[in-house]
Amino acid sequence: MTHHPFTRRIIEVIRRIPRGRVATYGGVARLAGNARAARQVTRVLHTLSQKEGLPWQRVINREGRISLRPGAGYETQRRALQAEGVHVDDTGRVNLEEYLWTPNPAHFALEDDAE
DNA sequence: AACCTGACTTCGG
DNA sequence: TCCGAAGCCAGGT
Repeated sequence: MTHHPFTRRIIEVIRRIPRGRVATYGGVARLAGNARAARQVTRVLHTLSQKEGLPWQRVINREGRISLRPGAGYETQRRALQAEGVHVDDTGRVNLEEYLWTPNPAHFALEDDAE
């Protein structure tokens, strides 16, 4: 499906988050080219996770916590993360110092429509 | 065809 | 450090 360029970049960044690691909404937005577009990441995850088969569980908020609320996806996301080795504590928090994915930004800046 | 919303962050005072 | 306002924009109503 033909998405706008920025939407496509967001999708690509999300697809590159390694298994067992996490990224923040803002971080994905920054790598996609616009640090202030965190809400667009939210939008993409909400509307395209299923269609694009995205590893949506790897995106959490800036505080290292799962944003989804209990009964509305929180449990599913927590299980999915733990299943790939990411420890999530009782309050839905992940230690970013340990699990945050930190790729070289320059790598993404050069690609417009990688795969 | 406006208007509202959202799994958020950053900015400026 | 804290808080409201701004930024972002495709989808659903």
